[in-house]
Amino acid sequence: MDSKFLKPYDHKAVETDIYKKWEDSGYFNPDNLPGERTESFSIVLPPPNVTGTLHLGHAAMLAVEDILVRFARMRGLKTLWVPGTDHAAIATQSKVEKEIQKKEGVNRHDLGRETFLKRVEEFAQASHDTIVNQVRRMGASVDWSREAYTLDDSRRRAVNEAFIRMHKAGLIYQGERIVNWDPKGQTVISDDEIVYREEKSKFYYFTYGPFTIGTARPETKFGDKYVVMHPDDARYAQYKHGDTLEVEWINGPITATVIKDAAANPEFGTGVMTITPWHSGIDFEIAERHKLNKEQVIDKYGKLLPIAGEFAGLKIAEAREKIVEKMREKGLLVKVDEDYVHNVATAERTEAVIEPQIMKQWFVAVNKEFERDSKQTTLKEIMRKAVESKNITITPDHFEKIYYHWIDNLRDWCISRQIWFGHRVPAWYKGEEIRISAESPGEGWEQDSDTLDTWFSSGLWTFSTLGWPEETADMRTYHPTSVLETGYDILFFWVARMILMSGFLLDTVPFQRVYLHGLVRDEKGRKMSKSLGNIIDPLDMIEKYGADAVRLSLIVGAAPGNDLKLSEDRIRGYKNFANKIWNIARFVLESGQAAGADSDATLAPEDEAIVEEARGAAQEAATHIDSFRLDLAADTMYQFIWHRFADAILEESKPLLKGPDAARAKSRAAALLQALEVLLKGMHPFMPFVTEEIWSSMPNTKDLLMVEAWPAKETV
RNA sequence: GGGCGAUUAGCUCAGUUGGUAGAGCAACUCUUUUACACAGAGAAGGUCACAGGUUCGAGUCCUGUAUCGCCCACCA
Repeated sequence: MDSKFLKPYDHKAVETDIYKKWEDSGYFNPDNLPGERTESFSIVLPPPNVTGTLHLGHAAMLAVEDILVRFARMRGLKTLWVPGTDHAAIATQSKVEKEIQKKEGVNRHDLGRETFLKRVEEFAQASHDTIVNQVRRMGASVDWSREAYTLDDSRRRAVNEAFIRMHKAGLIYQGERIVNWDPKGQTVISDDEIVYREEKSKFYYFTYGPFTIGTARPETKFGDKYVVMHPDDARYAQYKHGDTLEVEWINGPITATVIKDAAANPEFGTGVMTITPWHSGIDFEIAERHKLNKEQVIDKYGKLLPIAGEFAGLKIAEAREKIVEKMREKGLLVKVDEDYVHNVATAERTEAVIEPQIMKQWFVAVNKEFERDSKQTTLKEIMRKAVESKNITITPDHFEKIYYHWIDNLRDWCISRQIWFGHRVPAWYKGEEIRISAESPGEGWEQDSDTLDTWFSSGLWTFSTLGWPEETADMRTYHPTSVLETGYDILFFWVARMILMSGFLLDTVPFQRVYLHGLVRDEKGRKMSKSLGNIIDPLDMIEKYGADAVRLSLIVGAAPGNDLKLSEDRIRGYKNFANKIWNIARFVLESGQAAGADSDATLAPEDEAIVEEARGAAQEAATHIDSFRLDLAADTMYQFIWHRFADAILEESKPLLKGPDAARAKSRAAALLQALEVLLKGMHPFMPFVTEEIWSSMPNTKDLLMVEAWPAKETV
């Protein structure tokens, strides 16, 4: 027996070497896997953002996926796990810009597009290297030879091709529509990048001709020349749709037009409102329905335009009270409600208050009909049907309802951003002419300065990583992928977009199964965040307790879709378990040696029963993995190894092994060796390092444990 | 406002088609006996949030209530 077993298990001494052995073996690449493998199993790694380091959520994701991948590999499938990173356009750009601003006091415009982008890329590269190291430390068996980046050349081809095809089909269009403008980031953002913040502010009531109207934003009201009420509101029955009346307003008299629209809520305030189509989504829709004029009041820096008269040039915050004061002087202020609580839309990255604006942007039309298999359909319908038809199963299933709910409320997706870091929109301009093309159409053509929403490129991830638009062997073998595993928090951002992209471009689903894991929280159930100071760094935990322990602590007790409360105590518990397995191996190896037992010896029936029982545990674990209950699978193995195999079977075996009957002892010792082999295999996906390390000291092992066959029961 | 979850031992959670409640941590007692004290043996701990209902029987199914959490919408 190897003398290493005389000391407690030391993860630090083995983990790095083991990972190197795996990597050197080439088995992470399915092309090198031993044996005949026909059926394939593939996963793409949700690419971590190159904005810094990995957190425990990433660690949980890596643990789950590695379990699925190692299990599939051991079951003899052609198994591919593609790694990669995401350039995360706006997140990375704003992070770098903040850093430069803080350290050097300059912004991106001071540096210029080219220099600034270089700086972002340097940061992204450093971040990438950190991430890759962390992925290795977790033991993730990804195929590094296929590593991808959402902003590399290969992915750029895919992005351009996707854009061009969708544009050709009329599903990408340039339009003047109301969008979410971030005045601080100076870019448009999508609905999903908005965070609502509850705020208490003042709510003002003004006299508007014969009406009283309410608003929290007097600074937008200059151009309000439409007064809207519900068609069935009896109080205003005397006013007909289209009636005009002269009203005294902020900067003098204006002509107001009566509009009857069901969007006006009779219950709210006085039931009458004036509208500002340029700076409100709802108002924009009302204006569209009735073909009303729209006027811009606030510019993209948050300053009032000349329409505001004497207030022109003022910032929103300065203007508001001054306007109210003027209205008070004119006797048009009815009252002020001081405790108006409402939700304010802010930008996720910059925290600036969003100013809706009408702007020319690029959109993906989700409701537009197009022909597919000689039938009319829409992108929305494709997204819905992918799940309805069961071509995609979402686990846990209640997320399917949430998914449908989101799809039904989906509006056109604004994909252009006024930021620099990202894929340039493949549109070219020359005077009034516009062309869509990856390359410049020639002399005098200028490319659109906007970049694409980061989710446009990550939406292609399952197939852009496999070589699309080229018809590669990887595409044929590994797409659609088997499982997409990710946190439920990006179901809409990402999962839905992949279904859309794959559905349109390949006429297929991007994956057969979506497995959503929960969020990792601290022991009190709070989100981990810098401000709370409760962040647990996975690398620290790996240093202290080993990757195996960290992995198990993130798996056991985490039912699909449920948040996991993690404490260091739990991790320590699983480190103890790694040591337990270590000592089990020591005992079994020692006993085997003492009895002169061979692991492939023929066994007495009652000894064979022990091996069979171990196979039974592995089989039970397999059943749980098949139904994506990794928590139960890991627990099954844990319980069996510790409380059945160690506590009962080994204890019962002691007298036999030391007994007078040498043949009996030999058979039992051989059985324990065989059972241990089975248990190492069964535990390998969950705790790959310690099991592989022990495996290397087992008699009669030929190859790495990671490519051994999953133990099957002999009697069914 | 609309939707979705959760509520089981001190803590974190299992509990599969209804059949007298389980695990891991923590705490308690004993044990350093050659696999392991990163351990073993043992004991303790629960009106399964509450109220009804279905049933021979409910933690499990139905209805309602309460508390907590999340998602969507954003009412000028």
